[in-house]
Amino acid sequence: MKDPLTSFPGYSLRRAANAASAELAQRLSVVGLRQSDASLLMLVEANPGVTASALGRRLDIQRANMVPILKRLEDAGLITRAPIDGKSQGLALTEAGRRTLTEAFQVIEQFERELIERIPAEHRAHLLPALDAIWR
Amino acid sequence: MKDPLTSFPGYSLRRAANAASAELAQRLSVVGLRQSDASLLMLVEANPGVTASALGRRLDIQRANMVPILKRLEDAGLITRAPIDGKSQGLALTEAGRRTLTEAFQVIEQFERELIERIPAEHRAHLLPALDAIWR
DNA sequence: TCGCGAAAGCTATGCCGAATAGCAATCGGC
DNA sequence: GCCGATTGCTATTCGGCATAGCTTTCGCGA
Repeated sequence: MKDPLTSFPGYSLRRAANAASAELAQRLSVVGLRQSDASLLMLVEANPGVTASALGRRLDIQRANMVPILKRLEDAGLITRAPIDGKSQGLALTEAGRRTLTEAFQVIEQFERELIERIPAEHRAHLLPALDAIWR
Repeated sequence: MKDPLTSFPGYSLRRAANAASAELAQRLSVVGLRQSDASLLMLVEANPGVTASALGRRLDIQRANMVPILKRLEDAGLITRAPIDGKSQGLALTEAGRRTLTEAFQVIEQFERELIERIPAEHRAHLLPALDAIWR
């Protein structure tokens, strides 16, 4: 079957991201996290006391869409919210949050390793800079 | 703000795909198509008489999810379905479908050109093979 | 200092892609 | 000729993402 799509980088980009995303989502589900959860936990760990909207800006997640994510993480006992002033609140990991993040981190690093290994050696080093040039 | 995410190719892959996808979707909307519509039209043009399930297999779209896409394209007068036998039907572009696809093709090619141009020259040639290695 | 625009957090809602489960009709190889 | 595989479909759900609008609070400039 003829397939004119395969010559479009944009199409391959979408397909590759979907494939990788599905794979990672499945692996992360065994520690009870979604991808957005994991990325958010990482940023909170690296920046204790950060606010929800600062996180949203960095991750390009709208404030409105942060709400259910944070609620889920708080309900799961992984993060705490402490008022900074009347309108902002600082986020931090709980002990359970740190433990869960450690597990998630191992899953993710393993995943990333395998992802890289699938790429022929001569192309490997170019992937990250090329991708970053697209969205940054 | 510290950001441990930026060193993960998987994360950049997701972000780059999202950014590109949003951009293309917006451009395609001016010709009244979604990305899935456009990719499907291209495959139908290259393979007249192809069946819905064969298309789905190639595009990794489940049979169930093909239904609304095909219905939309048929309602818009872009494709026709002709029974092959009692259970299969062959798809083909209408005249309007060919015209619309031509417009879409120009949009897509322009988009792909700009996408490539954003990547530093020394990385360009490596992107497509690297991406293909991930999902194929 | 006080007034007002900006920012923070939130609700409600909808769209799109994708997945699952299940069904009826048909095809095709043994 | 029979039975498993295939096709097309309905119905439903979920996750990611977007928009519109609300209330409260902050903080800067007149």
